[in-house]
Amino acid sequence: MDTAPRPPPDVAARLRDAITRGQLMPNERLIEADLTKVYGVNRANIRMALAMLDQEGLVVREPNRGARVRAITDAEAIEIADTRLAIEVMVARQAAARAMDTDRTALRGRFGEMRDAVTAADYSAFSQSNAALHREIHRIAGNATATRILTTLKSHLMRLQYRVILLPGRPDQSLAEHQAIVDAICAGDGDAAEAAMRRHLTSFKHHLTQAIEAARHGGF
Amino acid sequence: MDTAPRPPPDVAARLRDAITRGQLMPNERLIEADLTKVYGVNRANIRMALAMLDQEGLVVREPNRGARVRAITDAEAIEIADTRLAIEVMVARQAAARAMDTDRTALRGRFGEMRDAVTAADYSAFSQSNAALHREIHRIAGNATATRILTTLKSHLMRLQYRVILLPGRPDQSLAEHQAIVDAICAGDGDAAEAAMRRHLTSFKHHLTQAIEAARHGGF
DNA sequence: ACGGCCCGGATTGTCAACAATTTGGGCAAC
DNA sequence: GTTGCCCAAATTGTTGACAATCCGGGCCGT
Repeated sequence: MDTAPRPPPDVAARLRDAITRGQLMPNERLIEADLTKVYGVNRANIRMALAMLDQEGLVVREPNRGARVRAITDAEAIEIADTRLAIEVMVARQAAARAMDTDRTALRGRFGEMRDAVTAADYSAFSQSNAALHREIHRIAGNATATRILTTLKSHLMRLQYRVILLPGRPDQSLAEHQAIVDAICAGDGDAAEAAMRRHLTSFKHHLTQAIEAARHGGF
Repeated sequence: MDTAPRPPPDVAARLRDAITRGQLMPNERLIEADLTKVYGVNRANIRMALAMLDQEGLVVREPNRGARVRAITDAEAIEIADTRLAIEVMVARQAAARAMDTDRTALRGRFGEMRDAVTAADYSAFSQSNAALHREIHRIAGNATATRILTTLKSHLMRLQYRVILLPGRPDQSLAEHQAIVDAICAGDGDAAEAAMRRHLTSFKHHLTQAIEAARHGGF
C-alpha cells in the first residue's frame, strides 16, 4: 500500500471529506503528526488545513491542545436545517425565475435519475441523485454566494442524513416533493417553487427531528 | 511608534477588520513579509490567517502568487444582500417566537439609541446602533449558525454600506422600518416580524442597487 | 526598433529543528 | 486510601533557513 506517494490535491478538501463521510468520529483528536503521515504533506500544510476547517466549523481548535472533529449538538442540527431551509427556499425561487429551456431538460433528467433510484430501492444512488438534483437547482439559480453557504451547511448535515433516508417511506415521499419542486421551477412559477421547496425541507427537518429523538432514546 | 510590541489578539481578526474597514483596498496584494512586520507575528501565523480569510471569502490566494484582498463584483453584492435577507427574515421570526420580557426591554433600548443617533444626525452612531440592534435580534433568536453566517455576509457588505447610509432620507426611513421590526418582535408576532424584516432588507437592497448604479455611472 | 531570452530580485512554499505547553502516571506524604 | 506534586512523554507552537516560483527589465539577434 502506498501511504505517502499519492498526489496531494488539497489537504483541506480530503480532510473535509473524511469528516463528512464519518470516517473521523466527532470529538476525535486530529493530531498533526499523524495527519502528516496519512496525507503525505508537511505539518505546516496540515496546520493551514485545520485552520480552514476550523473557520468552516467542521473542526474545533483549542490553544496548545490541538484540533478535534467538531461534534454538532442536536439543537445545532436543527439550526442548520432551519438556515438551510431559509436559503434554499430563496434559491428555488431564483431558479424558477432564471430557468432556460436547457435548464428544464437538465432538471428533468436529474429527476428521472432520482426516480430510477427509488424504483430500484438503491439508497446510495438515491442519495447521490438527490444531491445532484439540488446542485442542478443551485446552478440554475446562479447565486454563487448562496450555493457556497448551502454546501457548507449540507456538509454538516451529511453525518446525520443517512438516518433520515433510511426512515420507512421516506424515499417515496421525498420523490413526490421533488416532483413538485421540479414542476414549479420548470413552469417558471417562483411562488410555487418556493412553497414546494419549503414543504420539502420542512418535511426533511421533521424527519431529522424524529431521527434525532429516536437516536436519543434508542441508545446511540 | 510601536511596530511590534503590541499584544497579538488573533491576526485573522485584525486583518479582517482592516479589510472590512476599507483600510486595505480590493485587489491589494497582501505580502506575507510585510504583514509579519505590521502585526508582529510569525510568517506561519500570517499564512494561517490568510488561509482562514480565504475560506471566509475576504481574500483570494493563487498558488505561488500570494494573496490579495478579494474584490466583490456588483452582481455578487446583490447575491449577498439576497442571501442575507433570506436568513435574517428567518431570524426575525425566531426572535419574535423566543423573546422574553428582558429581551423586549433590551431591544427597545437599542432602538432608543438608534433614534437618538438619527435625531442627532450622527452617522457613525447610527451605523453602530444599527449593528447593535441587529445583533440584539440575533441574540434573542438564539440561532448561532445563522448568526455566524450573517456576520460573515455583513462583513462583505460593510465595504459598500457607507454609501447607502449617506443616501438622503435613508436614516429616517431605516428608523421607521426598524420600529416596525422591534414592535413585531416585542409583540411576539412572527409573521409580522418576518414581513417587517423583509420590507427593511428589501428596501436596503433597493438602495444598495441604487448606490451601485450611481457609482458605476458617477465614475468612482 | 522589436521580439524573444535570460537573469536577478522579490515572494511564496517547504522543511527540520527547537521551545513551550499539556497530560497522564508514579511516588511520597498524610 | 487519598491527595498533592513532580517528572516525562506527547503534542502543539515558533523560528529560521533553504528551495521553488514568479515577475520585470535588460540584452541580444534580427
